[in-house]
Amino acid sequence: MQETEAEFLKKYDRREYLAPLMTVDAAIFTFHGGKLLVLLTERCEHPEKGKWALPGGFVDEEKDASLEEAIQRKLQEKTGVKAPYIEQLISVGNNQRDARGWSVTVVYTALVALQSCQSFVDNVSDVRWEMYEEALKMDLAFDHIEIMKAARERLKQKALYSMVPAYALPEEFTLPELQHCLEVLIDKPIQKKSFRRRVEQADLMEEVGLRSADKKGRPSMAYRLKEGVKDFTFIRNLDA
Amino acid sequence: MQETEAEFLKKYDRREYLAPLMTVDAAIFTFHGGKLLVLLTERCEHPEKGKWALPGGFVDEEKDASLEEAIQRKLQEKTGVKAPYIEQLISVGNNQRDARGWSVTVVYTALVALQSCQSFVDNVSDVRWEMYEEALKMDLAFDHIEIMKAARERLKQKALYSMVPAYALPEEFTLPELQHCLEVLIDKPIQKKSFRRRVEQADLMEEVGLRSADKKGRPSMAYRLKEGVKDFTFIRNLDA
DNA sequence: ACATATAGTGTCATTAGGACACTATATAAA
DNA sequence: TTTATATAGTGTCCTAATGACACTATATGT
Repeated sequence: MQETEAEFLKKYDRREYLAPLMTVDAAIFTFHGGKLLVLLTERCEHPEKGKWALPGGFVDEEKDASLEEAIQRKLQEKTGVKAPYIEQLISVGNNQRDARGWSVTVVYTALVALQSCQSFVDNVSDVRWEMYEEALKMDLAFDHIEIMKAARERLKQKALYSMVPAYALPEEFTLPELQHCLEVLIDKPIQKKSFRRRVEQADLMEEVGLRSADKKGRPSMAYRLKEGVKDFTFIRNLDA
Repeated sequence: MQETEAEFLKKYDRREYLAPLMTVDAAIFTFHGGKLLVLLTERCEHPEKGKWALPGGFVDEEKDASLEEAIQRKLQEKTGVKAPYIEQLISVGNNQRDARGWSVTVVYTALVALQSCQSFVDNVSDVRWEMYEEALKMDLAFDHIEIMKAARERLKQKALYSMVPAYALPEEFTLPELQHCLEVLIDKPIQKKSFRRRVEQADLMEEVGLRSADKKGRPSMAYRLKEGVKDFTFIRNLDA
C-alpha cells in the first residue's frame, strides 16, 4: 500500500538525522584612513574561546526564515551593522573545521560605510574594525583566515570591473577618494584618466557640489550614487 | 572557575541543537545534438515523491569528510557521473523549501562530456538527461527549477569569458562544434573570426588531425584540450 | 565542371583603455 | 603679489581587442 506524503511527514522525525552544525558568517569590509578594514568579533564561548572571528553564529530556526535573515540578524545583534547589499560568498563544510563535529557555514560578504555603525562598534569591547593587513597575521577562530582571504579576493575581482567599492565610502565622496579606494582593493595604481572615463561611462553618480578645500590643492567635486543604484558592472577590466 | 575547551567539548551534545536538514545538489549540464542537456533523477521517496529533481541528497557524516566529497559521492551513486571540475554555485536555505522543515542545500554545478557516463544513465530508469528547454517546463521537486535557472545563468556568464564549455564536448572536438556550443550557451551568434582569434590567443588546444568528412563541405580540424588545462579565462567578453 | 555547403583567413573600422602631457585651482611661502 | 607646490581634472595619441564581412579553401553531389 502506498504511503501518502501526509502520512510520511506525520511520522517523519528530523531528530533521526544528526545534521551538521549550521552557521552563517560574514566578512564585512569598509575603508577608512586609506586602509581596508574588516569587522571582527571576539568569541565568548568554547570552542576557540577568546579568539577573534568573523561575526556569525548558528542559524536559529525560530528566529530566521532564511539564511539571508539569519546573517542579517546575527550581524545586527553582534555588531550593529546593517548591510543592505550583502552577498553570498561561499559555503564551507567538513568534519575538521569545528571541534564540535561536522560543521557547515554559509559565508556572506559586504562592503559598508564606516559611519553607518561606528557608534555601536565603538561602544562594545568584543567588536572591532581591524586593518585587513593586521587581521591576516592574527590567529582567527576556525578557518576564518581562509574565508577572509577568499572574501578579500572576491572584493578585488569586483573592484576590477565594477564601482561596488563606492559602498565602502561615505554617502558623499570625491573621485580621487574612490580611485584610491579602488587602488587599495586591487593593490595597484590606476590611470586617473581611465578611471574617470569609466565613471563617466557608467553614469551612476551625480555631482553634489565642490568639496570645501581642507588641504592644499584644487578642491575636488563631491559625488553621490544616483538614486536607485544598487549594483552595477562595467564590461571591461581596469588594468588587469 | 574557567571551563576549559576540553571540558566544554566533553559535555557538549550536538543533539541539543536541532540543526536544519543539510543536503547537497548538483546541476550537471552537457551538450548533445545541438542542445543543452541537464541531468535529472526521479525522487523515490517523500516528500515530492515521483517528481524529477537535480541529483543530490543528505550529507552523510560517516561517509563524507566534506561538502565536496558529499556531492561527488551522491552524484556517483545516483547517476554514475564523475565531475572532476565541479564548482560550488550557491547555497539556499529557508523554512519553506522542504516540507520536512528548515532545510539548507549547497548547490554545485558542472559541465561534463556525455560519453563519460552515458552507459550508466541509459541503464537506469530514474536518471535521465533532459533537454534544458523541456526541463524548464517541468514541475521539478523543491526549488530545483530556480536553482537550475541560476546554474544556467552562471554557465552563460562563464561562456562569455572562458572556454569552459569545452568540457561539455567529447575529448576531441572541432572549432565549429565548440563555437556552436558557446552560441547555445550564450543564446546569441558569435562572429566566427572573433571566436577563432580567442581560441588562438588562449593557446589551450592542440590539433589532433583532420576530422573525417561525414558531411558535405570542407572537413574541419579536430582539437583537444592541452594536457594540464583545468580552467582558463579570457580577459574580454565575447560580444556582450 | 559547376553548384553548394562548410571550414577557415585577411583586413578594415571602431572602441576601450594605457600613457602622459597639459590645464585648472587651491594653499603656503618668499 | 608673485611664485612654488600640491592636488584636481582634461586632451590626445597609440595600441590592442574585436565586430563586420568579404574572401579563399576543400569537401560532396549532380
